[in-house]
Amino acid sequence: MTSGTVIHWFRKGLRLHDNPALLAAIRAEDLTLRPVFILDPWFEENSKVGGNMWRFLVQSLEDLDESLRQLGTRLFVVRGKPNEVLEKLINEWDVKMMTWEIDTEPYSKERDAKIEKLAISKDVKVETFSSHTLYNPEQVVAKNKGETPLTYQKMLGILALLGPPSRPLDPPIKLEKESKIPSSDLDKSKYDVPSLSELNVKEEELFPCLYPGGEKEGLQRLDEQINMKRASWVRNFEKPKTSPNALSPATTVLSPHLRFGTVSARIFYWKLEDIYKGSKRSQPPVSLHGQLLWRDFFYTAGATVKNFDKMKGNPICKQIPWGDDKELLDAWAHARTGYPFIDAIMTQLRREGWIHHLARHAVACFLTRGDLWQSWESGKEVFEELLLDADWSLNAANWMWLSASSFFYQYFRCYSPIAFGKKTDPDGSYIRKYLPQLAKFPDKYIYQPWEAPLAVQKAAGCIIGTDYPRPIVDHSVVVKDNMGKMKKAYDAGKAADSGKKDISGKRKGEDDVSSNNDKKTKK
DNA sequence: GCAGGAGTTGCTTGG
DNA sequence: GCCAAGCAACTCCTG
Repeated sequence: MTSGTVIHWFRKGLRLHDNPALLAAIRAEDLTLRPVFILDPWFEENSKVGGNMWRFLVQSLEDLDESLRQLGTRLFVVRGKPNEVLEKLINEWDVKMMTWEIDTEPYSKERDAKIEKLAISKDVKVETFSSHTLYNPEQVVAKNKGETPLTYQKMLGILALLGPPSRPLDPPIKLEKESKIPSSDLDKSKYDVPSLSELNVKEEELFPCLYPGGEKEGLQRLDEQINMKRASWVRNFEKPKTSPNALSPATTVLSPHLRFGTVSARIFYWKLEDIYKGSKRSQPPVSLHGQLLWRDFFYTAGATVKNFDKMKGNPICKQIPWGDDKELLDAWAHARTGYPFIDAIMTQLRREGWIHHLARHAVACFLTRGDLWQSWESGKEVFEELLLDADWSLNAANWMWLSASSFFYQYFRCYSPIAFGKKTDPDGSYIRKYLPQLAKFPDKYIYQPWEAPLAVQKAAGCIIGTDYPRPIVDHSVVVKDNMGKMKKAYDAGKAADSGKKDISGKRKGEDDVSSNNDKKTKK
C-alpha cells in the first residue's frame, strides 16, 4: 500500500540512462512513481516549432513511454500550462515529492521557480539535478570567481580546475512494487503521447525522417558513431577538417539527441574517453571532446548572461545597426538567394532538420555581416524553427559568433558563398542534390550559374532569372560595404564605451545592465 | 597601462 | 595541389 505519488517531470532529458532526477524519484520509498511530460502551449505561442522538431519530440516521447512501461509505469503526457496542470495533479494524485532536471533557459527558470513555490505551498518536496550538460553552469561560473568565461581557452582553464565530468549513471532496471502504478492507469488514454495530427503537423508534408528521435535511437547512433572499429576516426577527429557539403553527414549528428537529452552528454564524453585512453588524439577545441566542451561553454554563457538571445540589453553583444528587410530574410530562409551553395544548405535544413556546422557558418555569415546585413536574431529564429538541435544557448551563441557580435571579432574574415563550398565539393554534387534545377550545369558554373552564357543555361535546362533566381546581392560589392559598416559599428561601440567612462567613471553596461556576470562591470 | 600573442574552421594571389 | 603572404586589422588575456 503506498501513501502518495512522486512525480518525475521530464522536460529535456528524455531518457532513462544517466538521469539522476528520475533515479531520485524511484528511490522515494512508498510512493507511486508517475513520470510526467507537459505539452506546454507557451512554446507554440512564443516560437515557431517546425514539423521535423515535433516529429522528433513525439518519437522521443513514444520511446520513453515504451521504456517506462517495461518498468511497470508509463509516461503521463498532460496538456496545459505547467502551474495549472501540476496543481491539479498534485491534488488528484496526492503528490508528496517531485524531481526534475535543472534547465538554465530564462523561460524554464521562471517556470520552475513558480512550480517550486507551488510545491512548497502544497508541502511537496522538490529535488533537482544538473545533468543536461557535462558541468553545472553555476559551478563553472563560481569557480571563475562569479564571472562568466567569455573565451573557450578560459573555459578550458576552469574545467581543468574542476576535473573531469561525472560518470554517467546507469538506467533503472526495475521498480519496487510500491513504485508501480495501478494497471488502471496504464489504459488512461487522456495521458497518451500525442499524435502528430494532434499537434497540427501534417505528416505527409514532411520529408523522410533521417534522424529519428528517442533514447534507443540515440544510443544506437552513439554506438554506431563512437566505437573501437572507428577508433582512428574518433581519435583524429578535427571539426574544421570535416566537410560541410558531404552528401552524407561528415560528423556524428548526435546533436539533436543532446538537445532533447535522449543521449546524455556525459555518456558521450566517457565513451570517447574510453577510446582515447592511452592513444594519441586530437585536442579541444577541434576534437570530439572539444565539441562537447563548446556546448558546455555556450550553456554556461547562456545561463548567466542577461538577454543572451538578444542584441539589446545584452552586455556581451556588439550593438550593430542591422537592416530590417523582410524580403531579404525570406529569400534566405526559403533558399531563393541565387547563390546555389547558400540555397542548397537552406534546402537541406528545411527538409532534413540538420546541416553541418560549417554550413551553418556559411549561411549565418551570409545573412548577417557577409552579405544581407540582416539581424542575427532573425536568423536565429529561423534556425530555432528548422534545426532539430536548436538549443537556446548554443543557437544564440553561435549566431553572435558568426555575426561577429560576440566571442569572435575578426569580421574581416568572411565566408564567400562561392569559394567556400568549392574547397570540399568542387563538382558541386551537394548543390545538384538539393537544387535539382541546377543539376545539369557544368562544374565551372555550378557555384555561380548566372555567369554561364545563355547557351549553357539553355543546355542545362535552367534559365537564370526564370528557373532559378539571380543573385539577390553582388557578394564582391556588399562584402566590402559591410566590412565598412562593421568597422563603423565597432568604433561607435568603443566611443560609447569611453564616453560612458568619461561621464561616470564606469564602463558600458553598468547602468543599463545589472548582470553580475558582465565582467566589464567589474572594475 | 601597454605591448605582444592567441584566437575551432577566410579569401586571393603568387610561387 | 600545397604553402605563405597580404589583405587591413578585431578583441581578450597575460605578463
